Amino acid sequence: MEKQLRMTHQREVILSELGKCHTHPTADELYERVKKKLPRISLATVYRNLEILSEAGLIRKLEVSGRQKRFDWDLRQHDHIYCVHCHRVDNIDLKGKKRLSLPARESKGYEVSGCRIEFFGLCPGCRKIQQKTRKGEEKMGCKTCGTGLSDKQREVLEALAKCKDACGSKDIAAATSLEPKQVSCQITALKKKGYVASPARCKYEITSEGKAALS
Amino acid sequence: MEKQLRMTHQREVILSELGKCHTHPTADELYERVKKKLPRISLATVYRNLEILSEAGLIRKLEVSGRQKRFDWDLRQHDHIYCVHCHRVDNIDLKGKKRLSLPARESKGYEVSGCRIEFFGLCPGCRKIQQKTRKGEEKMGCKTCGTGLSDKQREVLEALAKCKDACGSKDIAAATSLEPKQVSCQITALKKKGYVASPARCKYEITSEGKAALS
DNA sequence: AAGGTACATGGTAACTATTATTATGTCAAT
DNA sequence: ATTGACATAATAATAGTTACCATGTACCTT
Repeated sequence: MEKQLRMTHQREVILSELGKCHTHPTADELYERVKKKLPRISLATVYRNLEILSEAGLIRKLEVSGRQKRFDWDLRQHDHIYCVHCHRVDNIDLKGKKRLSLPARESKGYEVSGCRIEFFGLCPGCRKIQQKTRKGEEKMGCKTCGTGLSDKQREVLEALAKCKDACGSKDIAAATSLEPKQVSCQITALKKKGYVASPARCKYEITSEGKAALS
Repeated sequence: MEKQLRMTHQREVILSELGKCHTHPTADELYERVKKKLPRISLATVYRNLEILSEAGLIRKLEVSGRQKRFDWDLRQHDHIYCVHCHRVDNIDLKGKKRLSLPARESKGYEVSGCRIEFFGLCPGCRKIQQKTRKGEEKMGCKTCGTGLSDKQREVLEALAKCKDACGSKDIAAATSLEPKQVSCQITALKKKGYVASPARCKYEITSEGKAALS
């Protein structure tokens, strides 16, 4: 009645690609690599097998910070360090001497089965980038917001681009099909994205980032 | 040009409820609690404010294992222990004496900004449950699968419920509108959920869990 | 060897957790 | 009294992951 594990071709490729990575890849990073060898493989197959293989103890599923799960081919006990900027994960070896244990009286009634140690900081690559771009760090780090424009936002931004000087929201409302209330709502969003600046109270102008976003 | 933080009623309630919790709640656990005081509050408001409050330094956003973010009202330096079964999170105090530091030569070029220590195991509550139910542990731990039936699954299960003795997949196919291939596919899924058992090869019967799932 | 089941796959729909969008509301400062 | 900064509720959109199911393949019995 043992659960039987069949070593299929897909599984072999997934395992061997994971073995070649020293980067603790996420499921879809691995999917991209595997797809080069097996172009017809499904993303679901990669997910399914990573799960099955880790349950079988052939690989290890990492519990690390960040939204995506990561997988590790190295089964030996070791800890990790990750980059808060690009989310890359590297190995750290604490050489066993510093392994922590938790006195029973402090374990709050838990049956403790282990301990995870994780350092975090900036990886070598991201340190260089950070030094170059002192400004605009927050914008850079944002994953989805900041890029892309809705139809209304684009309309307002295009109207602003045509103005030579800074103008008020009513001027823009007149230049577009939108109502004044809608305009101010869009301007708020555009300012948040850095596409619009307000040189004076009630006056707005497009920024260079805003012009870039229009093209 | 300072960003101004307005202390609204919603914000007050979110903060005070978080203060009362000693459980490091997730956003929607907190939402459920806040909703009792402010029934019209939006889940998005809770998410937004937890984000804003943690950026302002009034609360702390935790990076812990598990898929959901958790929030902590206690700003002091402390570590955590979490339950691998129910994902509850408790505080652990290592008394500072064991704080780790990473020698520069071992940091792989990272600019290290900190370290997280996290114990894991079974919480007191889950230890008791585990002792009672030696079998079926895996089924218990599963989050979404195991509950719920698709239309086809329900049809097969109802047909099985009408049989007095264990019967083969062809008998079931005859009793339903489904083809034999479809039936065996559904039986596989139902077995995985524990709703169907196979007392003998090629013979299936509904389990008590299966009967419960039908009602 | 044949038959039949257990296990696997690909494609896609559905799900969970989170974030963005937007109309509207509220407050403070001109 | 306006105007704009900040907030909210409701909902759509998104990312990551998992479930569903038709179909394919490997492994046991007989």
